[in-house]
Amino acid sequence: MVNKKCIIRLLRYKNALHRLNSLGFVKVFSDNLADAVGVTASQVRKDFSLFGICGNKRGGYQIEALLGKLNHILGKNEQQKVVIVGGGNIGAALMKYKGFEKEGVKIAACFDIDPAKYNHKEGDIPVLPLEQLRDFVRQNHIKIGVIAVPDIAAQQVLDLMLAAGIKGVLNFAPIRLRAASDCVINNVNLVLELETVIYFIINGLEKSIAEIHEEQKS
Amino acid sequence: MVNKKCIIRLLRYKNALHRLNSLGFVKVFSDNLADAVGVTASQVRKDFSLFGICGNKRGGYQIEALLGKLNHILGKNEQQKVVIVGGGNIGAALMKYKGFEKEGVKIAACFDIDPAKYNHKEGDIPVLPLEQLRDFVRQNHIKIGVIAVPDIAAQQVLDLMLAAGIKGVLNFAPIRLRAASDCVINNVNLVLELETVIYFIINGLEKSIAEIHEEQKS
DNA sequence: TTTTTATAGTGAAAAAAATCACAAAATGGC
DNA sequence: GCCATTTTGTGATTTTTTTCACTATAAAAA
Repeated sequence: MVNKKCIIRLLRYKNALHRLNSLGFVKVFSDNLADAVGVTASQVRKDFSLFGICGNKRGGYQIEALLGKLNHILGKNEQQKVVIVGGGNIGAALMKYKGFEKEGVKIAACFDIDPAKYNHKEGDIPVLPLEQLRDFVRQNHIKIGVIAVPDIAAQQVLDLMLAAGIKGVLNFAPIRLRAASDCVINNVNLVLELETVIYFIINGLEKSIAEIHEEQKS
Repeated sequence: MVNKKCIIRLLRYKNALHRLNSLGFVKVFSDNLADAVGVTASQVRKDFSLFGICGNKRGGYQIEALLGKLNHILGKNEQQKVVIVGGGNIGAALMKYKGFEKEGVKIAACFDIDPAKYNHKEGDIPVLPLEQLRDFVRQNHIKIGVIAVPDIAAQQVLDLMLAAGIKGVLNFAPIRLRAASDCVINNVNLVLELETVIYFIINGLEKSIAEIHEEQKS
């Protein structure tokens, strides 16, 4: 019923509200949020209406209350733990990237088959042998995984993840994964994203590059 | 008129065709491609029809001819050069990633403000001072740039890029960039992509996670 | 207190995207 | 060479998403 595009907008509203909040603002109007996120004010109100979020006629929305509701809907009230499989370029970049922690997403561990990548340094995110994935995921009740391995290994890694109990996957491998239907797979294909830009540059971009986002549930 | 979702499908058809081609196949039917990419056969035919691509009734499509047409439409016949600004986590990962070259995208150089990152090693992608961006982009007629800097610097980097003549940008900074309307900006927000998965896991994913892709032209 | 005004909430309308369904054409078998 | 079959190409239809437009309401002003 609610689709991914809508959730992404909600997440953006949340981010915009955070900024406004830390700037000391107390209330917003739908058109402020619309500007901040790049959509129409109607869209903002429709999205909120879909989730039963109400503001005050003429008074806008109280930022704190609104943040609370969005955080609740988006599951941002408790920290989410994720694991990464693949300690290569992308996996390593994700581990070093500070943006996840800021949003309450904790990278609990990374798994690889290459012993040279193993790491137990205090303070760092541990990089462990792939064989330990299953136990780690079960012991820590992890439901989300990131696939950052070469495409050739991706399906196999997904199968391991699902067997371990993971239910949602962010997949960076440029390949179509097959999985049971009670599992969510969100694909991010970096090359494709860049190629899309190239297309619009080559073929007169005077047209709007309309909406973007690809996904796949499974 | 044609939107990003459609272009992404075209790029996927192209990839699937490459695989089929290297497996020795000579022709495909719309439903083969549909399966490979995860859409319906009608969608495939509609997409092709939109670009004037014809097959043979009852005979399907000749893979080589089809690849040729898609490559032409997608600008894959000549190698595309891009620059990256930001040699941090994401920038470094992109430079090391082999996937771009495989698709005919050449990362010509990376720019940073941190002298510790500068690199002129033979064979590596050069990492140069940001001041050289303008001249480099002009001399090499580069039209595409990747923003891989912290969000605080992203708008400034975009302005530099546009001033240098760049027309299309892949932006990894989690911030809404403002730009003239003759420029294409494609945003990739890694945290958001992961948070989307988290939402669907938390809130009973029994529903399909519909289509995904966000974009913004500017 | 009454009036004015700004803004939320939402059903209706429009636009966009995907799917359907079927005619037209090409192939292979007989 | 004709018929049966398969698959394309596309107009029509359906579904989904977005925008419009108007009512209700709360706040401020008079």
